[in-house]
Amino acid sequence: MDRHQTEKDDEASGQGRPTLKTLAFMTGLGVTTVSRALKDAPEIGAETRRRVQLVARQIGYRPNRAGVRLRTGKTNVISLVLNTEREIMSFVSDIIYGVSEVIADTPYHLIVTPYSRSQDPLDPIRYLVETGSADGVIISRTQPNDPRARYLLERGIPFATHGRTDMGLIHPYHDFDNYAFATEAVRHLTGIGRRRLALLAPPVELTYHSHTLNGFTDALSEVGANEIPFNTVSVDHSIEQIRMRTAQLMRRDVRPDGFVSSAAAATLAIVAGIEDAGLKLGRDVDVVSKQSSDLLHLFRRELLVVNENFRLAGAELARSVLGWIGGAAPGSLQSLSVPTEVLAYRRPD
Amino acid sequence: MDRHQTEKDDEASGQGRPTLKTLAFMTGLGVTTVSRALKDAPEIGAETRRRVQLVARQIGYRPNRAGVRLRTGKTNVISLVLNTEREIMSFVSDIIYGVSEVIADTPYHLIVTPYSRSQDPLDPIRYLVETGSADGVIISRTQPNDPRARYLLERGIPFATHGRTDMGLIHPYHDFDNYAFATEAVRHLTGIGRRRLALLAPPVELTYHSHTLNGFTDALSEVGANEIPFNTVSVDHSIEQIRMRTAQLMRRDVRPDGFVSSAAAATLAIVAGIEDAGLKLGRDVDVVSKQSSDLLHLFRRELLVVNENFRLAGAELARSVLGWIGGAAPGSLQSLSVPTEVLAYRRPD
DNA sequence: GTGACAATTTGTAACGTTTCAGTATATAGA
DNA sequence: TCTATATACTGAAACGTTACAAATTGTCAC
Repeated sequence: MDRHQTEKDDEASGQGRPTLKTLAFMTGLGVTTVSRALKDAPEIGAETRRRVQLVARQIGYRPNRAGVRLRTGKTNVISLVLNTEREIMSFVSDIIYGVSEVIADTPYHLIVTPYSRSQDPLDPIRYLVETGSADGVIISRTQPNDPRARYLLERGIPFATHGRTDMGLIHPYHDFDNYAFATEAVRHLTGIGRRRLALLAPPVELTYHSHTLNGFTDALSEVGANEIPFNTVSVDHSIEQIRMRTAQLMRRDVRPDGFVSSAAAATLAIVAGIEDAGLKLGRDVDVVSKQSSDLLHLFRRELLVVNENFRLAGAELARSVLGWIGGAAPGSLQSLSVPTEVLAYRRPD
Repeated sequence: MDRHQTEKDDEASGQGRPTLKTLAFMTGLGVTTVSRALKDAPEIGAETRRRVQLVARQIGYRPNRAGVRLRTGKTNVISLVLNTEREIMSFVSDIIYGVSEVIADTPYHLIVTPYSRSQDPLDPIRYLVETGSADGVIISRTQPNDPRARYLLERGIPFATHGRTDMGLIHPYHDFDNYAFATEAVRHLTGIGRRRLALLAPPVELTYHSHTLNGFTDALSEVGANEIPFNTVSVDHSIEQIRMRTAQLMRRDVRPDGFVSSAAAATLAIVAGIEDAGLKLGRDVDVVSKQSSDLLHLFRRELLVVNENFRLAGAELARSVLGWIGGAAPGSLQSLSVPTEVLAYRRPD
């Protein structure tokens, strides 16, 4: 009965990671006081607060994530949900870096939650929510009527979408202004004398399909040029498919003299198709393409490009999610990125 | 004294996520029994085991990660450590997908831990170890004498490296056989009559620099061809730099008639530089390049390519780390990926 | 019927954190 | 001097899990 209570608490100075108990032992305070002192709670004396924080910094105290998570439910995790087959390559790496940049000096970790073609896109979201694995979610490939956004809104889980929805519901998003991209592309092409334009659009199910298509057709009627239908393929199709369809199209009597392409990889295929048909880029046809890294001008100098910055998108999305978690109004966390002008090749200095 | 102990445990049937307590309540067993029944402990009766597992499946029980992690220290997390400035773009996305594929039906989550140019590469590793944030780590950009590998070995943290080290220490790795790549490339180039070859190598500090270089020079002396030094740039340099240096090189009296390039993006720059100097690919010079996605042949049909599969690398690395965590010998978790042969353009069917 | 033994099952404590409901001390008001 | 009130601090309980030590039950030999 003598040594009994004493022993168990004592060795708080042990060599393992410091915990609140360690700090309590070192400062001579109670665990509760230390906990509150570290988060600037009001009822802690100014000197005590400073003292605790000093010691904590000195010994490199870091709150145990599992402890916090178990007690509070807060995971300090943001999940990026990605389709393992269909995402644009540079999108994945750039968006991850953008997110990382923003969460770098926060306690947040980034987890990547993949889903494959065969799965319901709602599956990974359900998993995250049911297991409480993240405080916030970032989703891509957003649809006008997006079940994932609806689901997350219903459960009150903070999230942000890359691309907008169209359900009359308010949530954070970041989007590239694809309407503006398409109109600018059409204006540029007609400005250099092209009259019969084809659009390689995003997949129909995604919201930015109609944004792009509307910009394209609105600008066409504005300038009085013609659309050559090219909707048997989208940027989601394989390089080979796009190449083949392009070649078929270019062998017709009425063929486009201008293309607008929503993705860089697809543009490579379009150009290949054009050349398969024996035509020449810049002479017989011009192509305006979005790109996210600066490679298209190395590919063919005749290409016309508009840049989309995915790293920025990642940063904005992360900021939005953190903002929502922090209590900001979802409606105030929406942003739209304005396209650069259409850029022709410039010789390096 | 009558209702006192009773109340607190009772409402285990509540609507929140089911826990062991919920299962215990439903089966009429103790929490401990349920816990052990779920992990097939030997001292649980066969029928009890089945009953518990059935109920658990029915109500969709999932162990609380925070609870497990707090109690056992097991995080069920694999961390992929990436340099946010220098990684190859397709590497990031493919390796993530490769890892995801392998951990998909395990309880593991993948977290991405980034570090930037300015940081010591050891920083993120230290962070992971000190905070106990992961059960296993995957690192890239491996060096012959890699402080990260050494550090992790010292602490006994399971990890796998993309690329080998050369410290006389044993650890899991996955590597592409860059020696074989370089020798094959040289043999192919000399086979089509090229005699003066230049190598665009990986950065000197990485292990695969010397693998590549050795393969290159060994094959050169084997076939009796000459090296044109080109070591002012590496694949880590900017597109503009490589392009400029290539153009300079190609304007010299003694210029290469063949290139071996260790990365696809760099190859675009090499070709641009060749063309800047007024020379023609396939006629004046041939280029053999590694690529990780099938785009180089769209770029220039004259290019000769060797494929490196990063998705496979990700999968192998994940398998290695999980293997080590599962108790396998580190030395048994090493793999080398054999290059494809050198591939010329093939017209699509 | 008793004791020994194996086969099952169980309560308690602990991981590190935060919240709740306090206690102790000082300060002020009467 | 006493009660009220604010200030500063504190122990106990809980989140969900697993390890430990112990308890309960049944079986069998004697």
